[in-house]
Amino acid sequence: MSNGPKHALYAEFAALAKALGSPHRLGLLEQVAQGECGVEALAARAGLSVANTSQHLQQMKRTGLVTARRNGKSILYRLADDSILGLTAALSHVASRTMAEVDTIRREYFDDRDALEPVSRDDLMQRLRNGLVCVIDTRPADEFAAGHLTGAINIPPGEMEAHLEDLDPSIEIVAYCRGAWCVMSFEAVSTLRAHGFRARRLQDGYPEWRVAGLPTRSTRAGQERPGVRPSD
Amino acid sequence: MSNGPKHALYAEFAALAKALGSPHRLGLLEQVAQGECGVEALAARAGLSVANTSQHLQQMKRTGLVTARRNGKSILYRLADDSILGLTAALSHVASRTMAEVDTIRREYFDDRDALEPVSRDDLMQRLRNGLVCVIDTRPADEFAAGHLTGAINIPPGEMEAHLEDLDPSIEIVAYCRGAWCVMSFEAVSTLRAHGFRARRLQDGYPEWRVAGLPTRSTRAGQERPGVRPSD
DNA sequence: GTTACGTTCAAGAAAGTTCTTGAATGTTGT
DNA sequence: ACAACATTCAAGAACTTTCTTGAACGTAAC
Repeated sequence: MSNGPKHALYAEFAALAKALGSPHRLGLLEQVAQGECGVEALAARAGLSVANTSQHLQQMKRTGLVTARRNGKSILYRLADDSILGLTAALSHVASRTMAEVDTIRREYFDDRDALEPVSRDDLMQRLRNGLVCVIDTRPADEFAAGHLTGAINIPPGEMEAHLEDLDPSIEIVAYCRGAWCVMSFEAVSTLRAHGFRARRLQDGYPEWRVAGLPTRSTRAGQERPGVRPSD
Repeated sequence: MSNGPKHALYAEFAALAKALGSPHRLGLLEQVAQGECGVEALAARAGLSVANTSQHLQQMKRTGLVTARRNGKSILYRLADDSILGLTAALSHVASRTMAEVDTIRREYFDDRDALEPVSRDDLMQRLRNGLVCVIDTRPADEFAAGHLTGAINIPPGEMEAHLEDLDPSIEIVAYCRGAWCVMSFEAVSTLRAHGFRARRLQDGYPEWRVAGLPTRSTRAGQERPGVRPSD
């Protein structure tokens, strides 16, 4: 009746789940998934104190969700493994199916704003090859600079109105942001439709596109990711 | 700059992750995934007190991981949704990739005992149609009774030696149990190979087989699942 | 060297989690 | 009604988590 390795394994799995068991850490993880980032910037984006952010990041590092490397004075954190996106996706999928509140929020907030099906990654890839589409990255400029879909233009939240005249109303627009639960691309699509554009959201966000191996670019030479030649 | 629904959603996701963040709850969840089961039986299987088990189950019920229904004097708990198996699978997948201890345990304990690839579900399904295989369910008798692969025979832990002469050495044996981290099928395969049988493990366990929609049976008429006609 | 900067550490208060114990609840069978 | 049973509730002790504060650490620039 050997005790077996199950107890040890389940203790590890539980530690991993526990690391995901805080809204602040989930938010930080979403930010880290956008690309390598320092503690201060993450703290600002998540609305937490720097010391608190540091502690959360270190717990996630201990648990294997993120890794850290030093770059000059700052420490850059990044997602430890692409499979973690699959885990958070599974988490939100189960939550949508079994938690009534989640389904309510999703319907009230998301479905009302975007009744149309999101564009799949493969679909967008096809259209990009044919040049039939305009892709907008609705994230803040620094996240765009750290990495974005090849060919996307950056229109951060609140700046859409100012850029409307730059857009061609004859071709369809696809907007994307951080991921499935990020509202920025929803608001962009909403604004665009109100002005008569044909606009839809991309399924998921930048991290999933990158993990799928589809083409990306980054600005700001060498600073964010040494070894990756920037262009665009 | 609307606050957005993200905070509310992430609070829910975190509550779900937190519910998975205890080794005992993960163990209970594995048991519940085998089929509907009462509190006392779950407590015994997990090695916990009844009151403590009840509290863990109620937290998982509040979080939407399990559901409960009354059946006479006892309350039967069951998995709330099949997608939860995908979530726990993602959890263990990430843990295997990012946590050194998990990989170590996996290699030392599992790979050493079973160097062969496990049999896939589709593969086993094929062979079952052709009658080329003997399927052994290595779980305790009550879990077997609550549901098992159609055509499987039950040889609980510790009883393998007594049943060796009932087995035909000319056909290959496939053993399965509760899931990927359950040692019972490993030990069965180990014992069988030591006696010259050709034996392999089924990929995953009974819950995944059931969720995949492949054929199952249950014994004990009506008691476990009303509406499902028992046979075998 | 000294200074500025980004991050981490250490200590402590407040809140939450986990498990135990014994009493309370609801259901079944006599 | 009553007793037997399965489960839940309530209270409390031990422990863990979370966040804040101010000091400490390592690196880069002057």
